[in-house]
Amino acid sequence: MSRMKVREYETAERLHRVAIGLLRTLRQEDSKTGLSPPRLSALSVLVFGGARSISALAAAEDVQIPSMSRLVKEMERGGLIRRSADPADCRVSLVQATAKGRRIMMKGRDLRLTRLMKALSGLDPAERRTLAEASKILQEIF
Amino acid sequence: MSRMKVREYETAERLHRVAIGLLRTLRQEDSKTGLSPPRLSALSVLVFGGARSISALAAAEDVQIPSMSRLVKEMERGGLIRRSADPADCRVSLVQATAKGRRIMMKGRDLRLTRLMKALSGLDPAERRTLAEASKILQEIF
DNA sequence: TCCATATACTTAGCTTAGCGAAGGAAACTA
DNA sequence: TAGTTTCCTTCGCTAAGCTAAGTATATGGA
Repeated sequence: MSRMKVREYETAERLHRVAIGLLRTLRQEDSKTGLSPPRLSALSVLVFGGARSISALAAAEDVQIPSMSRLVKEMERGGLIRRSADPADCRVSLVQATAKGRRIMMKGRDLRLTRLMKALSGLDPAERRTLAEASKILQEIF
Repeated sequence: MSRMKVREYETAERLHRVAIGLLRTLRQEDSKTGLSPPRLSALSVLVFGGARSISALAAAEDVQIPSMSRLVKEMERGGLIRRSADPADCRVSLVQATAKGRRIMMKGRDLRLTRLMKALSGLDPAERRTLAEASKILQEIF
């Protein structure tokens, strides 16, 4: 393995490790919302990506359709989401976040981002620039 | 909110989003190991961090002790880990990965890192340097 | 020494989520 | 219009999270 490949491998390792650490830290905030991780995640798809069918939501969440069907049923019971019939195809039910669902999800998101900003608060301007650049690079890939 | 703060917030948002995307992509490789995410994660703590008690493992995994107790029991049944008595305190059972557990976990790790290297393969040298730097910065925090 | 408390873990019982298999209803298609 | 496909639901199972309660060993003070 060339010296360059070794460096690439080490960077991949570190990226992997810090991604895990970052999300583990931020996840601690989620309990304050009272919602489980799958619910928060599904809500964020609906709020930021707009209403969609159960199948589309399942695909977005990398989950099988029966799992999402049940999650939606329970989130509906909890007043977090609402379904409406697709005018073009009455087999599909379009799912959207309710005001309550949107509110809780935005609060959870804010808790996470506040925690992340706090974690980054010790960095100097050059380090911040590096992170800003890196996040833009990764944004094109993931 | 100052213009600087806005930039910081946007960077935090992007970092959050790419961390989620990165791990979602890499997680797809895990199914090839035949092990669940909690098992792979516990194994990696044991392999890279060394043998430890159930409580310590639970703390490392951000999980309550009964959850880890059961996970360890089932992983022992699967031949992934082994327990030994702590010579200084027979209430504690020290948990370590078996050769089989180590092998499967290393394979899973390699699958993830290979996938990550492939995802990064389109980057130019300057972008790679930026990611390398960024990962070192984040490493100090998470 | 011995009793009380603390610690490490297990067990039991519940909930949430993941899966695959199978089924119903609507929509296509030949 | 009959057969197939698609969208979703239901069912039954397993994995993994939690709290409460129990067991066994350690520890510390009278």
